[in-house]
Amino acid sequence: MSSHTPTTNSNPTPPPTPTPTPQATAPTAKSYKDTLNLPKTSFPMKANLVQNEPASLKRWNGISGGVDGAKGLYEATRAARKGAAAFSFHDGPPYANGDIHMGHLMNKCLKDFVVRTRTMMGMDCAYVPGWDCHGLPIEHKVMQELVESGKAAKLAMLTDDQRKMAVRRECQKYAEKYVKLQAGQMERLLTLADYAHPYLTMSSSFEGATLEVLAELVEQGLVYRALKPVHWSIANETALAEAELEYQDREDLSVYVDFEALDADAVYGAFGLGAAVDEEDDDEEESSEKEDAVRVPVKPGVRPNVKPSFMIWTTTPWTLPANVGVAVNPKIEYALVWMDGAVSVLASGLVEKVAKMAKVERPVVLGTTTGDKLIGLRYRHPFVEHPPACGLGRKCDAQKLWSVVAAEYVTTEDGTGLVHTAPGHGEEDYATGLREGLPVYSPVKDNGTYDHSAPEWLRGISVWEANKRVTEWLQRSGHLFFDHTFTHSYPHDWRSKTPVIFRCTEQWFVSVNGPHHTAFRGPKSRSPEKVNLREMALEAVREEPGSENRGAQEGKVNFVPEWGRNRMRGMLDSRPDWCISRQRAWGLPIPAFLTPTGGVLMTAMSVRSVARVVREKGSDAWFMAPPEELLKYYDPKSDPDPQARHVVADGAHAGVGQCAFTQLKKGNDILDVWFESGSSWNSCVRERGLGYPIDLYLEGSDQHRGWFQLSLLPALGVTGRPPFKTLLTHGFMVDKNGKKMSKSLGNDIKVEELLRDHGADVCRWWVASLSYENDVKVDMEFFALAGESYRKIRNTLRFMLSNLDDFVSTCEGKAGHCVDLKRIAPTSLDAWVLGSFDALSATVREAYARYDFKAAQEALYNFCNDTLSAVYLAAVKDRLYCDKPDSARRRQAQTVLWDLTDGLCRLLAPVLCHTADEAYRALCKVDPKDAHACVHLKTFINSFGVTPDEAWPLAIAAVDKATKALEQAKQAMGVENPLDAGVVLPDADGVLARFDPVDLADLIGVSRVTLDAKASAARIEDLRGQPRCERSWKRDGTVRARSDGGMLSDRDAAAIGVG
RNA sequence: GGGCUUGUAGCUCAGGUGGCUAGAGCGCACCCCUGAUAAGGGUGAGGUCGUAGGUUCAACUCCUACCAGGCCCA
Repeated sequence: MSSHTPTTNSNPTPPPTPTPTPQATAPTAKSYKDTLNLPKTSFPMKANLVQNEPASLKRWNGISGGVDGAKGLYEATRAARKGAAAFSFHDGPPYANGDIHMGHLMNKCLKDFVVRTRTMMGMDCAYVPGWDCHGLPIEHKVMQELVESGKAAKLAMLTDDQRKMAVRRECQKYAEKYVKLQAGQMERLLTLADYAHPYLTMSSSFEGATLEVLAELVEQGLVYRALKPVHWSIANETALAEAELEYQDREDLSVYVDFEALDADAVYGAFGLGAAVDEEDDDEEESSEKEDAVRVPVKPGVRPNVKPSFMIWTTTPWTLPANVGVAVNPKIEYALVWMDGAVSVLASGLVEKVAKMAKVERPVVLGTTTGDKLIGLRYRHPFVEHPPACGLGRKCDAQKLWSVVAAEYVTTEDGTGLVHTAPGHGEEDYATGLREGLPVYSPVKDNGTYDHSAPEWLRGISVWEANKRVTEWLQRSGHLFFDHTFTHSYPHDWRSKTPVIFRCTEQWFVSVNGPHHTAFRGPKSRSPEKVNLREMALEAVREEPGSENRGAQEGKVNFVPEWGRNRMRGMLDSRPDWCISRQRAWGLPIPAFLTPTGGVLMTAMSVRSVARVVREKGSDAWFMAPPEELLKYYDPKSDPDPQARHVVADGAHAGVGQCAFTQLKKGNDILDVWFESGSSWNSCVRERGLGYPIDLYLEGSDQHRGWFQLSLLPALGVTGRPPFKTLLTHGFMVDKNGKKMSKSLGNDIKVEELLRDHGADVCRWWVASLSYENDVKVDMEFFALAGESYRKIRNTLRFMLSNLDDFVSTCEGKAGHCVDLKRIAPTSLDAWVLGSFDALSATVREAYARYDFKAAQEALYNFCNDTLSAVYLAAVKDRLYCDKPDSARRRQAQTVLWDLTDGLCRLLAPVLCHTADEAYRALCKVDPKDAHACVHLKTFINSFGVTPDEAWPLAIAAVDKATKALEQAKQAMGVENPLDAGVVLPDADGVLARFDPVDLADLIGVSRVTLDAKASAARIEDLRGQPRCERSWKRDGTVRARSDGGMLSDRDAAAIGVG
């Protein structure tokens, strides 16, 4: 505390004159503290967000002014923007299950930034929150609860429809509960949305509109029913979408199996062995042409007297009953190998590996050939004798059954280079089967056991058990070359955590590959060319060379970040047709009817008519009403679809091959939940007349395959245009070490805890600070850091407010203290800071516009921390405290302060929505009961229109240099308090002369500044020998004894009116 | 295994088309203020730019491989 004592160090230039030092006057010094305009405000330093945010929420909910008297901030802002340019933004529905987690926190905050920034830019931004309500996760949970409570047994007594209805009622209650819970949690994050009217995929209007999307797709010929291998959950007895799978390690039996060739000569011939001289295909005959081959060990180029086999490898022995072919790559080289007495065909490159694994001492390659030479060779199935059925509505080629076929995907990475092909049990196999005319055969039932078409010893056995049985059977019959267990990554049902199988079932599909049953005519607005959904989707996602400006291309999608485009293109390229059917109760039924003769009725018109019933009564109607009731709006006579010819409304008029509605049976399939959420552009957005296409979809990057893609496909099918103009993705939450977060790993962070410890504004401030396009590291301590940076902003606002206590703004025409901004001199500090604000506003608004919230946040923080707190406010403090309260200089500074606070609150409002409003209301000195003064009803201030002097950058640079010089002088001269110093600034070109030296001194924080045209660097003067104003503590050269006995500068004497 | 993606100071991030002593904020150290005070201000120290090769007069920036993460798929 000795800053004012005379220097105690060996200062080379001690103060020359022993004028009274502060210490000397201290005992009798008058205290002028009471005469100062010290800061005063009701805006507290401590935010107490946890208590105050809910109060803000309540206040906002009380705002009136919405259309038709609707209450709440959302309604009021919508009403205020009525007629303004619209920005349409659509919420991807979270699943109505559980508490919200960190992913939701980030996602919902980012979305809220979008809503609020666009609104404050003056746009009309409707935003309807949504929830995904149907689906397996809820049904699974409900079933578990029913089993646990013992109610499940009673359900078993009911009819199918009754049982499903009972389950559906429970599911609906469950979904409702979590919609309510999550909505409350999201509101607590202070997000602005139409929470009074959310969209729920289980509401009847949404369901009806979704069926109308289906009807359109049916009309386009894009919906078909087919036998197709799908991922099948045995535990839940349902087909699963890719999104419902997760991969886990699993131990399986890996087997190498010899398929005995039907025609030995043909095989040897293919390898150039013996076929030429051995025309008669009598394989009993001793090979006489090469005598020594019989007795001596085999050698290359010589045909042994052994039946050759095709060696296949599989990790799913249970699929062998469904084997119908062996695939080879025509380009790969294959070898005929003698191994311990047996002769097998396998890829040359794998001979050594396979032999080594099976511990074959000396494999002998008898000959080699390329894959194409093997095609058409036939083999004997090791245990199936009767050809399997071909499969739903197809014709098969009997000659191809159990033969070698070509497939490009065969590699020599592992196995044998010959691939066991079962079209009923694999995607690639299925494609090969279709192409080659092989049966699509799957002898496995819903419950994972073999049906009656399987060999007797497998019937009723589960496929997992069958792995062992089949292997043993092959062992006994001599077909097994080698087997071992190994661990691999295998798809599992994400709910039951049980392994899934690939199995052929009858399912409904949306075709992405093109016309199936009827030609795809394309959307009405487009050319009648045959295009498929995949091509349309790829086209929508394709980058237009040279088109830099985003959103310029009609029907083209922008990606933020840009690499999302590649990612999505890759996914579209490889995606199979979309299986849209599920065999569950909790969902929207696929309104297909079955005729007594095994036909199906599902036409565009029939679907639309069911949709109408669903709109009226909800999808429960499907389970409760008979077919004739569901079809009451359907008239088959006016339906052009050929299917319609097989039904009549009234049985009395049924003709040949026709059945009445009453004879129809309802189908048992429900829609994939992705179809519902994927139709939300229609079922929510178009349904409510909110515009199409939608400006922005914003979700995690997993939705490139999920919601984004599954919205794109139906929208293209129905409207011919992508539903969104821009896709914005954010990354995932990982822990502080970059590892993924999950409840099971125990490294997750609870949103509830965060809100309790830090409040929503701090969380939102944190989200705004993220580079969200990549993974986001989360840790509790990050929120503490965000809290500190939040407090910095808060204190800056507080300090500004505290200097406006005696200031009355001239707003709304009332008399006040405001100075006309136009009269502010360009060289004044005030002009400089107003100019800085304009630059800030431009930066922030531009960053908001491109969703770069981090850049906006950084700019806002730096403005508060640097421009305001460290520079402007520090400089202007003296005049605010010491000038006469209503002096022109002080009032001008206050005017600027008021405007800056106003402008800053608005720019901060989209992120710090509680704090900005709190500060704004303090600024306007609003009655606490008045809910209508609200920063969120305002728009951003683009510019104050004050142009600072162009030399300001030079002045600021000079100030920075002086500050550094001052720091050095502190060491050298012993001047510790900047007010004990003066600065001589170099001003060779006279530029600084246009500025007020007091402004410059205040910027540096010293008592006075003088200019020196001849100086080359800033020079520090030690002013400790000069008198110090007892009021302002400045040594500005005008300090002298005054009539009241105090030592005061001219300014301070005038301020308190002494002579 | 494949597609997309990330790895720059203790932490969070900037660093168009290769070229000056690689920047910012936080944190840290030291100092000032005590009339923004559970505040405010100043100065400063921190980096083999994931690793290893390669291209080049020159690479954080281009290429290849590898290591460690993430999302999606097999």
